[in-house]
Amino acid sequence: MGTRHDPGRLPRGFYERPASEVAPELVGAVVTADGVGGVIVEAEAYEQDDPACHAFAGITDRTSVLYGPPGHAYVYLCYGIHRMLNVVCSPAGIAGAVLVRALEPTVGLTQMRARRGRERAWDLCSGPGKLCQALAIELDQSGLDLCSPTGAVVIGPRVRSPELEAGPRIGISRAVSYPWRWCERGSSWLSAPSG
DNA sequence: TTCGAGATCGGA
DNA sequence: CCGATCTCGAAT
Repeated sequence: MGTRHDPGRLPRGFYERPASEVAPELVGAVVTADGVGGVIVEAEAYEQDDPACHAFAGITDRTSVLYGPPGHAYVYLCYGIHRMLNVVCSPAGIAGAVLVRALEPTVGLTQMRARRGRERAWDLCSGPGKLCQALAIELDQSGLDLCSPTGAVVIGPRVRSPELEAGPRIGISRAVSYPWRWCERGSSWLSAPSG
């Protein structure tokens, strides 16, 4: 069941631009973790000189990966409970990342339902915490290379180039007006309606 | 259908 | 203290 995807073929330089530029291009790309995953339909950019970005306060143990090579994962714990998956973008030395906020689930739905404890497909990956639980993405995977086809978590190429819609980022209290949330227009898999 | 609180913990 | 969240129960 489900579509087969072809992981790990993005050129290495793909992410070596500011996160705010790369974020829209990640919508339509595939994320898989051990054969479970889907298509990114919602993503948000965070940059070094961005008050909402974890790197805004400077380098710490946790945020050092944001300054590292692009194409790697930044995973952190939110509200003491939820894990958040980011793709480090922007050249090494400059902090930047794209938060993966929602997937259209395409492969491994049975596994997702078991991990999430939910039946309805929309409940599986319609939020940054939900999708990490569905894909079993863990904190110790922060720093992981997402471009290696044999990695535990892999970003694959775009399987479609959807019409995009930008809007304000969700759940933050600073830099609220930056229109750095990108969604696939009309998708029914978003964490919240866009527009 | 909307609202509010609780869970839970590492970072600054 | 507070957060790039989610869930459940209560009120509307």
